[in-house]
Parts: sequence; C-alpha cells; structure tokens
Amino acid sequence: MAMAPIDLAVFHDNGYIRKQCRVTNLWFWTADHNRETCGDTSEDEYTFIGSPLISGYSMRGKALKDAMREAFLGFFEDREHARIEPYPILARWRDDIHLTIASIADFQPHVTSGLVEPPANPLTISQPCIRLTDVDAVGRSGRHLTTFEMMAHHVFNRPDEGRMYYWMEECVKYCHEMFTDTFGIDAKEITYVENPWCGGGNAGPAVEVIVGGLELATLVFMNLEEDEAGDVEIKGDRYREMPLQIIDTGYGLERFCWAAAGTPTIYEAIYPDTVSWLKQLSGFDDVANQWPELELDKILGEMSRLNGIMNIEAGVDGDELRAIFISRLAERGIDITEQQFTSITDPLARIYAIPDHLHALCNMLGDGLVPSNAKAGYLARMLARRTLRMRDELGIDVSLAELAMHHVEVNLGGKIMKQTHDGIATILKLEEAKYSEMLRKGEQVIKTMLSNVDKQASEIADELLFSLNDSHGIAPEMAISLAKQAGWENMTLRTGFTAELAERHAKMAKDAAKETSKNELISGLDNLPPTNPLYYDDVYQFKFDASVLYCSDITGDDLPEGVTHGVILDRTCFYPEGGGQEPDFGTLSTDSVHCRVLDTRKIGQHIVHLTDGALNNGDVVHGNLNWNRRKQLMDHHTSVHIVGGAARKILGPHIYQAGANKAVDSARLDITHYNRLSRQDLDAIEKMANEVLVQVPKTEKTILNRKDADRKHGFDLYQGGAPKGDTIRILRISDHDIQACGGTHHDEIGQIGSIRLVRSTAVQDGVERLHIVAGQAALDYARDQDGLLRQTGDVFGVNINDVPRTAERFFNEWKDQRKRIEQLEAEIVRLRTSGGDDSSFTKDGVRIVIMEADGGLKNMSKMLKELTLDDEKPTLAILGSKDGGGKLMVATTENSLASERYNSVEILQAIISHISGGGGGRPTFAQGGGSNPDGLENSFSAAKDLLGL
RNA sequence: GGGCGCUUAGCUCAGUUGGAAGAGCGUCUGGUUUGCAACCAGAAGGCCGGGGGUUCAAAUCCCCCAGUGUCCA
Repeated sequence: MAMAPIDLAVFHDNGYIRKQCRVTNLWFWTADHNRETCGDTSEDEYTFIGSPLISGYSMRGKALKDAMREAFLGFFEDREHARIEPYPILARWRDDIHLTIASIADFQPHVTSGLVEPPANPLTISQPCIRLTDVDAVGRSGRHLTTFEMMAHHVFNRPDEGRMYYWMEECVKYCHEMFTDTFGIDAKEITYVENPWCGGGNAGPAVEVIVGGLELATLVFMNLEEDEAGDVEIKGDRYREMPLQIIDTGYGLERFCWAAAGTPTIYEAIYPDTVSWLKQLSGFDDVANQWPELELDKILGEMSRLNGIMNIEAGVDGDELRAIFISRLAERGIDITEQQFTSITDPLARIYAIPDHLHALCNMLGDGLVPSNAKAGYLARMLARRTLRMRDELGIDVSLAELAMHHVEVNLGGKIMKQTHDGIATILKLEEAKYSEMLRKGEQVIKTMLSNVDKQASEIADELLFSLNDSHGIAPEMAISLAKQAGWENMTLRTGFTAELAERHAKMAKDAAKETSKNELISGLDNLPPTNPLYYDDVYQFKFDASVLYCSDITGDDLPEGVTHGVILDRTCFYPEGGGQEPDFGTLSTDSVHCRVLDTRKIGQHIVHLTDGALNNGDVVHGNLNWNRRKQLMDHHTSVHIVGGAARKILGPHIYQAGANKAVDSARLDITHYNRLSRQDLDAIEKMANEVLVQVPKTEKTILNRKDADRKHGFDLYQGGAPKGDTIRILRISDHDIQACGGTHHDEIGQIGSIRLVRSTAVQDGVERLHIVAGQAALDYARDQDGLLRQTGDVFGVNINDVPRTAERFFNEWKDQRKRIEQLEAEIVRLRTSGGDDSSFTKDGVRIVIMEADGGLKNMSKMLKELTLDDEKPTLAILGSKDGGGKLMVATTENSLASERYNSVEILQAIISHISGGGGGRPTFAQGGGSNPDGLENSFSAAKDLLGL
C-alpha cells in the first residue's frame, strides 16, 4: 500500500482543487484552477520580488524578524499552543548531531520515541537552527542561509491512550488561516504540494506550502516507523503505524521576512544594516557606479528570480553558471558583460554571506562553543575562516572581532546566550591570529612547492592544489592568488577544479562511512528482572546479600585476565563502569564458593559481575566491595565535578566537559577552552577546588524526570553526555556545580581530603585535559614527587633545596666539557694528519695519505676534512677503520690536481672487497663499510698497488 | 571518528637520487658609523621530535609513539 492522497475539508471549503504538476508530477492543491505547476519548479519564478506578498511590515532586519516571529507565535498561542523558549543552537542533549538543525531536533530522540513527555502539548516555538550543508551557496543564491529560525507548531498525539490533540485537517486549517488572515496572502498564491516525508527511520504524509514560488512551510505528519513487515511502502522502504503520532511543522522565519520585504535577496530583508555597512567599507558603490547604465536593483531582482528556479547546488562550476546567467539575463532584456557581471556579483556574494556567517558564528560562540580543529569546534573555525577570507577578498580592514561585535549589537540586539561579549572578542582575536599564521605558512609552502616550476607557468598541478587545500588549509583560489603574489603571474585556476575537489571530498566521506557493529557480551536478558542498584541508596554500603538470577560462562577479547563467568544478581552494591568511572571490584561468596569480581559492567537494565568462578542460579550470595578502590574512585569522581565547576568559574562560561575518566591512580577531565592553561590557571582552579571542599558540607542528590530537569537546570546539566532515559540523577555541589550524573559520589565532600591538579595537556585545539589526583592518590602523588626529588638530591649529593641550582651547574659544565672534548678530538686529528710518518706519500704533485683511523664514519669524515679541504695541498686520502665490521673512506681535494686524477668511488670499489663490503658516493668523496675488519690491511695494500706506490 | 601534512640552529625555514648539516634573521667579537630593522669582517650556536627497522651508510626509506597543523564527517 502506498500513501493515500491527502484530501481535506479545508481545501474544498476554500475553493482548492487537486491537480498533478506538469513538471514534477507531484499532486498539489490550488485555488487557481488554471495553474498547471505546483509552484516549486524550474518554471515558477518568485512573484514577490519588488511586490511583497505580505503587507504591513515595513521594518527590516531584526525588527522585522521580531515582528514576524511574534505574529506567528501569537497566532498559535491564541489557539491553545504553549509557547516554548528556544533550545540552544548546540544540540548538547544529543550525541548524534552537533548543531540544532530543526525545531523537532529539540525533541529527539526521546520525546519523539515516546519515552519522555514533551514540555507542552501542543506547543509552538521559534527555534534558531544552523545547517552547514549548503554553506557554499550562501550569498550566491540569494536565498540560502546557514543560520535561520524555524518557527513551528508541534503536536504529540497518542491515539491509543485517547490523547489526540489534532491531525492533518486542523493543522492545515491553522496554517491556511494564518497565511490568509494574519498575513493577508491571496489564497491563489498558495499551493499545497503533497510530498511524503521520510528520514531517520520515520515517515509520514507531508505537505509543502509554496507561496509566490517560495516554500514557506512544510507540514509533516509523522505516524510511521520503519518495519520490514510493515504495510506501507515509501521510496523503497516499508513502514508501519506507530503509537505516537507527531505533527512536525517548519516555517522559515527569514523567508516570511523576505516575502514581506520583497527585496532582491533574502539578505537585504534580514541583514540590511550589515549589508550597507559592508558595501560602504568595501567601496562597492564605486564598482557599481562605473556603469551608470546598469540598473543594479533590476539586475539583482532578475538574478534572484533566476536563482529561485535554477537551484544552485554545491560544487556547480562558477564559469558555467555565469555563462548561463548572462544569457538568461539577456533574454530578459538586460545586457551585461562578463566582466561587469563578475565585478558586481563576486563582491556582493561576499557582502551577503558575511552577516549570515557572523550570525551563525555569534550564535555558536554565544552558546559557549570553543573553536577547534576537530568536532563541533571545527564548524565554528570553518565559519570564522570563510568570513575572514571573504573579508580579505573584499579588502575590508576591520577585525573579525569587530565585525562580530557589530553584528551582536545590530542583528542580535546585544543579546547572546552564555558567553560574554569580551569572551567572544577574545576567541575571535585568537581565531584571526591563527588564520593569519595559516596564511603565512601557506605562502611559504607554495613557494617551496613551486620552487622548480617555471615563473611563466599558468597552472599548478592538481595534486599540489589538493594537498594545499587538504593539508594546509589553502583553498584553490587562494593558492592561485598567493602564487601570483609570489611571482608566478600567469597562474590561473583550471575550470571545474573546485567542483572536482568537492567531488573528491564527497567520495572520501563515502568511503569512510563504514559502520562496525559490536556484539554484546551477553544477550537475551529481556525476561530477567532489572538489577536493583544499591549504590544509589547508600554509596557507603560495601556489604550486601543477594540472590543469583543468572550465571553463565563468557568469553571475549576485552575481558580482564581470569574472568570466566558473568553473574547477575537481584541487587548489588557493585558499580558498573559508566560515565568515565571505573567499575568496582570485590568478592561474591556462599558457604561453599568464593569468587572474585574482576570487573562490573552494565548491559541494559542489568549489572553483570565478571567473576573467576561459577555460582548457581538461586544461590544466596554475600557480596563484598573492595572499599579502598571504591572510595578512591568516588574521591576522584566527585573531585572531577568540583574541578569542572571551579574551571567554569575561573575561565568562563564556555568551559564544558568534553570527556572524563576516573581511575584509581588519577582522574582526567577534558574541558573546552580557547587557550593553553598556564600553571597560574591551574593553581587558581586547584585553590578554588580545595576551598569548596571546606565550604560545602554536603552534596544534594535528586532524581527528576527529564522534562523537569531540562526546565529547572537547562542543558548545562548534561556535561557528561546525552542522557539516555526519562529519569535524571542530579548531583548538586551547592551552587558550585550541578550536573546529571549516574556515578557514585560522596555525601560529604570533606571526606576527599585534598585535590591536586597535576598538569594539563592538550587533547586537541580547544580542549585541555586536566590531570587530577584526590584523596589517598593525592597523598601518594606528593610522596612520589618527594621521592624523586630526594633521589635526585642523593645523586648530586646535595640538599633537595639545592637541586635546581646544582642541576643547572652540572648541565652547563657538561655542555662546556663536551665542547672541549670536541676541540681536543679535532686537535688530535690535526696532529695525526699533519704528516711526517710513513702513511703519507707524494706522487706527481699530489699528496696521498693512506691511514688507519679510530672510530666510525663520523670521526673519519672529520679527519678527511682536515686532509682534503686545503686547496694549497691537493690530496688523495684513504682512511680505514676496523669499527663495526670495517669502514673505508676515500676523498680528494675538490677542484684540484687530485680530483682531476683520481676518482674516489672507483678507488673505493676496487679495494672494498677485502673487507667484504660495498659503498659509494661522489667522485670526490666516497664511503663504504663491510663485515671483515681484518681485511683492512689488504685493502690498504690493494690501494697502494692500484696507485703504484 | 577518518584522510593528509609538518617537527632540522634562539626564531623563520631550505635540504634534489640515501653518501661531508645549510640560508635569512637574531646573538657574540672586531671594524665602520652613530639617521629609522644601517654597513663590513669573523665567530659561537644542531642527539635533524622520541623509539624501533632496512642499509656498508638514514635528516632523507619503512613501522610505532608523541606533539602540532589541516581538510572532511
């Protein structure tokens, strides 16, 4: 069964009829009975450019967005939808995406799966989103944005529980009423296109709402989930109905604004101030005024209409596109030369893209993101670098930080989420410095790469351009421009290269997308009741009695030495590995059996004890934790929370946990920060952490459901990662740190004793790893350090206070003496080579030295230098050594009688056989070695014979 | 998470086919000048990131590790 046609009373009541699109073959509803296309095709031009579809909104920019948003939210509030505050732009409640890409992303995965109740039902929201997939088209297409607000009304129906709020009929009715009544759009301009939606394992009927050729909204009715035995087929996959039926709508706020403004591009509607500021800074008007005969607004308007139907895709070749544009513009009576077209559209595309990129960047940084060379932080760096590149291409001399501060004031009304204005400015200054450094290095790399390429060359080899881009961050266009600056003036970029680069990246990404499935240690536990974790009731309990529910022998690669069985009990004090906290060890015993627990893991709702022996189902066992281990793990885990809180207070609101590990010896906490930490930073954090130990007597542990936890504490709660269930355990250390955490923590943090920050290391750019020791581990650490110092003092024979000074003195003396030894060695060489013994001969004006030396090739080459570098004394030198199997070196004084007459390589090869070796080199300098040092004398004799001595 | 690159003098970087460790800047000494990053002559300064391997011979080729950068997810 395919999806049924969407046939609603609201269509009939408003005079709509159902037709099939001549171009796309999709079915659509229209009030214009002569219409043959659905509205979103290559034949449907925008109708609102220069004549707004929505009237009554004369403001622009932020004011326009605010008014439009308010109109939308107000409409749905009046119709019993609860208004929900937007979620952060960084999707920290999810581990599958970095950024919030749609309003429904706020409620995935647990609300949409039915596990967690939505914050309200039905609800309305305007959710800022970032999508970077079309980043290349931003500025060029007239309508693409990386950052936008998705306005929405969402409904989560549960028909099987009798909770059915509304479905298609009411949804489309609300939508139509809003468009026609609230915004006064002529019904004939609106088409509803049936186009089923599917994605991420779900699907359902959907309607695209096209107004004036522009898709303003999508209404999705998600009521299907993927199932091989399902009875509905969409795009090749089978689906079945699901208990939760969701209305997922998306209305593009910026597109509403554009339709109300009727400006040539969407950017002028939402970022008018920045656009005109950048035009002024870049001197754009001077460019445009060169050709007074060109009507700029008309050209831009026509281009936008063309863009709307031409569907620019990433990687499309620029030259080809330009040719199409120029010919299509000519058809519309606009004559423009290639040069005019380029000089106008290139800078404009950048002027348009910059505010968009700044908007995304400010939102991301505002949410506390730190730029990095990996993961989510890279997305911010990419946007920052694109912005800087476009700024430089426009020749604008304003720092990125200033551009961002201007943007925050003008387009965000001075409001950002978490980060301070100073914080953003600091981060962006660092980003700009790193960008400049990259450019400087890139310039150097290009010069080296091209060093043996002719200055008249016109193309850089493809492989070099790929390498410049992928390894050095220099985009092809930039590489060309840098090459020109460096003296290769004829360089041009081969047509189509950028598209090939994108294609190559796409292929690489595809090849890399291979998933590895891991097999579970134990499966088929569904019928077993979940284990009752006693460690949450009392973290200090270390003895308990329990019944064995399951025991089986297990095998695997990652099991600790000695593990033979997996045991599941009805309840346990053993904490399984999780949240970076290592598992508990201990014993399980009955009257007759005694097993060691060597590891503890969680599989679903069950805690599995990995033991070195078998227990019987139904046995009552006595469990005993290794308490020292548990205490130390708790010391470390609670300390990690305390240190994280201290770091946030001292370094700023962008400090976020990027990973953590709590072992017995030490703990690690990875935090996001834009700079390397100094010892002073670490000392300050350490000091505050220890003050907290004294000041906060007790921690608070609470359990909240997901909905309440989000509302009460916000998303900073999920430092440890995306929460998995509806129930959230919260650890609160006064107002110092509040986090969702499933680990075991002290009730009284004073029991930890002390916390030391040992050092920090860089995990990646923007992520700093803090090495922490606490409790007994802190004492052990201090003792070890003392020991090292004492041992060092003993070696020097001095008091430990004198160790640094003494070490410095010894080091300097060692260096001086090493230098002295070298000088003496050189002196010995000079003495040995100054002649006078029977190793030196003279033949026809050339001195010939044949001599045995000590040491290896290094020492011998020094002697050879002494012998052959003096132009006054043309010399042939043959040195041999019995070192390491025998070595031979032959050299002549360059550009002299000696080098004319003798070939070092030939001599070497004639005599090397006596030490059973081989070698080579240049005619004036040859070296070789062998495996028979005793043959050295024979080599020398052979040399004398050869030379006729 | 995956691909690619880099690590050589205090700093910025060259180093071709594996065969004698280089330049510029800076430092020091001397001269010349005292007018801005001035000029001339000379010198010092190197475990070529660490560890294995191949080879008679490794900065150079191979493997592992560390640090760092970059592109893509």
